[in-house]
Order: sequence, then structure tokens, then C-alpha cells
Amino acid sequence: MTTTEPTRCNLTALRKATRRVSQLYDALLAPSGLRGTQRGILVHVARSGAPTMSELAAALVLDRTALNHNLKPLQRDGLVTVTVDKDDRRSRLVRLTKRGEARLAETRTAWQQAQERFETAFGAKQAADLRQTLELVASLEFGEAPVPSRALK
Amino acid sequence: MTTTEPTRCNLTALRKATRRVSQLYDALLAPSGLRGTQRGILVHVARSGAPTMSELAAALVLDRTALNHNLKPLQRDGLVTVTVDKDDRRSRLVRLTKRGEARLAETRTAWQQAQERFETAFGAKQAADLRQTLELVASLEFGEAPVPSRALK
DNA sequence: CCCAAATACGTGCATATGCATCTATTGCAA
DNA sequence: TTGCAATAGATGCATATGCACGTATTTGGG
Repeated sequence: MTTTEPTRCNLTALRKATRRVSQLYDALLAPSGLRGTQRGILVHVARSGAPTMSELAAALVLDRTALNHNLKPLQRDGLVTVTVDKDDRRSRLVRLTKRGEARLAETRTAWQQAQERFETAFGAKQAADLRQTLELVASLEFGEAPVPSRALK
Repeated sequence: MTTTEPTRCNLTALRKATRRVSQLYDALLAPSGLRGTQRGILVHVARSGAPTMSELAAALVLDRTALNHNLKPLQRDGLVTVTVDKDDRRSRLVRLTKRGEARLAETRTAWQQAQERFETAFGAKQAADLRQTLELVASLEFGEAPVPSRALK
């Protein structure tokens, strides 16, 4: 074990933990052809039915333009479709295809193995507590940030 | 507040929280020309003196090839140097330059503001607890993963 | 002494992410 | 009815990340 000085930076601590866990999940998911992040998108779309890009981005705490980028390989591989919302033609609806549903089903076992591997090492109760804490962090509003042009417009 | 179903996936929960906190730190650090991730690298190099690429990657829980990529803009901007280790010419040593030290000093105030903003919203005690938990997660060893070729070689 | 295995990197490729800036569409006040 | 502000995306650019595969160097057994 490397005896490193404890991390003082909240962001650095989050990124280190996320990389560690990404490495585990992506290794186990690799045979399915999906990454952990891609699976997360598909799961949310499956649960929501046909969310708009904005809804999906908000739910995943993703920048909308980043979501657009992330959806490209999923569209290319025929796992999702992105279509214009007839009620509001500014909006786009994201839907899972049959192929996407099948792929998602295929990954369930590998995902469960990753969850079990993590929770065996870390503790199931601690893992549930951590998820709850992280959801809280993800939903924090930090008051007025310095003017991101998007927020002000 | 979006009433979303709680996240079951440990990785998805980590990524959402990390994105949220990245957005805060990067917004506050932006005027300094550094991102939160870059600052994290510089801080560790500053503390370690002249770590090897492998040491630095391990400390940051980064793939070594990813670290190589991440160092490129820092080298381009003259904030770090990467030189051959005379004792073992396979290894490379990463050092901060004077310019890098100055840049790091310049970011301290913005970084402290980001820390304060986060800890005001989340709680200072909770933030310290979370960092400790995340360090634990980052240091987890998950036993035998399915054969990453690097690990076996 | 030699050579193969091991170690420590670098590059390429592809995904992950977010800001700046643009276009298209909607809603509402004048 | 019109026009402007607001909204919802798309693209480009650059950084963040990790695997596959390559080169360079070291180590130690035969």
C-alpha cells in the first residue's frame, strides 16, 4: 500500500475513486462491448421511456453537449435513436432500440459481478451509504458560480 | 429538484458526483488557466519532488499511458519537465518548473474558494469523512480481475 | 557472456467531458 | 401580428481516460 499523504482536495479524491471503480467495471463489462458510462445512459433511457436530451443530461449530471457526444457511438451502433419531439421541435427524444434492450440485458450479469466485486471489497452497507452520499453531492447547488454564460442566458 | 429513482450503480453514482464537483472546481479555476485535474497533478509533483511516471500514476490512480497524455499540455505550457532518470533509463522523472510553481501558487485562492463552496454546501465534517471514504475506495484491490494483459505480463 | 523475460515508458485509437459558439424553434410581450 | 428573448439542441476544440501494441532498457538465469 502506498503511504500517501491524505488528499485534501475534494475533486481529486472523487476522481481517484471514480477512476478506480471505472477500471473495475469497464474490465468486467468489456466483453459486452459497453463501457460503464454507456451502460448508465442505456439504463436511464430504459427506465424513463423516451426522455429528452435535456432531461437525460440533467438526470446524469452531464453537460448537454457532452451527452450529445456520448450518444454518437450508441446511435452509430444502433442501440439508441434520437428523434425530434413532435410537441416541441427544439427537443430531441432518446429511445432504446430493440438492439439496445438486448445489449443492456446481456450486460446485466457482468454489471452484477462488478457490483458484487466492489461491495465484497468495500461492504454492502457502506456501498449503499456511499451511493446515497454521492447522490446528495451530485444534487448540490453551489449558489452563484462565477458567470458561466449558459446559466445567465 | 428532480425526483429520480436512487442510483443503484456504484460507478454511475461516482461519476455523477464527480461531474458535479468538477463543474464547480473548473469554473472557479478557469481564470487561472488550469483545470482541477491538472492542478491535482501539479500538487502531487510539488509534494513529491521528482516522482517517476509510474509513481505519479499510481498515486493518482491513473493509467500510466493516460498520465503521459495528461502531461503533454503541461509540458507544452512549460509547467513541468519530464526527463530520463539517470539511475534507470527506462524511468522518467516529472518535475515542476519555476513557471509551474508560480502557476500553482496563483491557483491557491481559487482552489480554496472551490473547497469552501463545496464544504459550505455539503458540510466540512461530511466533506472530510467523504474524502477519507473515497481514499479507501481508491485504494481497494478487487482481487483477480479478468485478465488485463498488463497485469499478467 | 548472452539472451529472454520483465520493466518503464510512448503512440494510436476511441470514448468521456465541458466550454464557446452556432442554428432552429418556441413563447410571449408590445 | 411581429420580433426578440429564451430554449434546445449541434459542432468544434481541447482536455481526461484507458486499452492495445510498440520501443527501449534492465535484470538475472543458463
